[in-house]
Amino acid sequence: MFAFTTTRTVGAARAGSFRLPHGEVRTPAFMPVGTQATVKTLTAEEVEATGAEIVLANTYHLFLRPGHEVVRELGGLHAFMNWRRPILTDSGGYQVFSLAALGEVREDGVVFQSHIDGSRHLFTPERVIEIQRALGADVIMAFDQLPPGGAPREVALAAHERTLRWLDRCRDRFAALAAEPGPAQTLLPIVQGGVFADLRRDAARRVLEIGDWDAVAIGGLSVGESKSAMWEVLEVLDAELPASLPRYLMGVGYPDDLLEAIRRGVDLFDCVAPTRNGRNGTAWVEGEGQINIRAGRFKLDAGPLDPACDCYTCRNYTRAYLRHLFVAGEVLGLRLLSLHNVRFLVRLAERARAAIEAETFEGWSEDWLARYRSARAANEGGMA
RNA sequence: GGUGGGGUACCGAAGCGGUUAAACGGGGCAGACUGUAAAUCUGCUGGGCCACGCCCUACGUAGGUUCGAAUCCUACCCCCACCA
Repeated sequence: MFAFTTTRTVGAARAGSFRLPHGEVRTPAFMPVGTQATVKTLTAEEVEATGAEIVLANTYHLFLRPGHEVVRELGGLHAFMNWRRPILTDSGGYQVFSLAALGEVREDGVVFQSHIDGSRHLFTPERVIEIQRALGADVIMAFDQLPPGGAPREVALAAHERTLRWLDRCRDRFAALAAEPGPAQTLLPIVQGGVFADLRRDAARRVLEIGDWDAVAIGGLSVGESKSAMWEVLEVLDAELPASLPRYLMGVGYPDDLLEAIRRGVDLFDCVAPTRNGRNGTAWVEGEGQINIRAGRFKLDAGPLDPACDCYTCRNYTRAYLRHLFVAGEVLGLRLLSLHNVRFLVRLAERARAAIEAETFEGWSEDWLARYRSARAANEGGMA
């Protein structure tokens, strides 16, 4: 039902597409994150205008507020948030990790306290599938346990093994619910294993034994480990995972990370950076790396944020104005930078796709990365 | 003209004999953020230096008291309020 088609590959990099109930997603693709059923500060129309073909929402947050049954009653996430294209819901595994102080991980699941009102709840693999069923996204995620970036082998191993046991239970619950009336969905497994090549290999093999998946997610990266460790894991998995399945690298990333991962066979990404960093005043600019729009040097800059960008912000506003909005604390600034950053990543993925199809990806991505990094280095040097 | 209050770093504002290059806030300058408890958080903000220590210059101006003053005294110059 969600068959992945690759039209071209260059090295490990692939250009392709897959079809979901709410539309087609061309890859490589970047998914903006809309944790609470909203890509922060942006309307659905604005997100669509960035070219994003799929967005992410979060099980943990929507379970707590407004409640998954509320969303179900209102017709599911698509109707609720006025987004007509595909949606993926994350399972809450990341929240268990980032809100660890409020929770206790057990074999049957995770007992946690709401960050909103302190109320106690239990997430089991089955429960998380049920909640995601109610939310009604096209793609739902297995409930996993991700170890911290610097986790020693035994911690990574334990999380990896538990994630597999939970995957088994997620699959069974999903199969049972899929037999009942409801939205067409697909469940994705998550490969854990920390920075340990053998664990990642083992995770990949066993995940593929557990089910017949439409895609595979790679979790537990970009959580504090080194870049080189992340790239090595991707290379290990590129060799291990079948080419026929899209690979979703969860939580990544920054522009350079995106290209590095595409070069290693990743097809799908999500990251809060474009919206969070945008709200905090930083923007990615072609040829200049990352800039802070509040910087005094933009006070009289009448040029666009990114002359190479085609987004609404860059077509209509000056850097001087954007800087003013941030310095003055005006909400429009948050929106305009978020919009630009999302477009920047979506467009970067689009350009990668075009380069793969033109079979120029290798050189193009090397040049792009070299320019991005030298610009970043120049920024850092010039700032001091 | 009289009475009272006040003049502190870019701005506002504490301090009211030593531990004060001077709290705190703002402003300014930079940085961080990777499956979002984040429109958040963190630094720096008198100058100089063969700087983890030393030297200059600083609390309206000029003198004075004191071992030591932004802090006490005197004069002067400004500002504010009220009364004439």
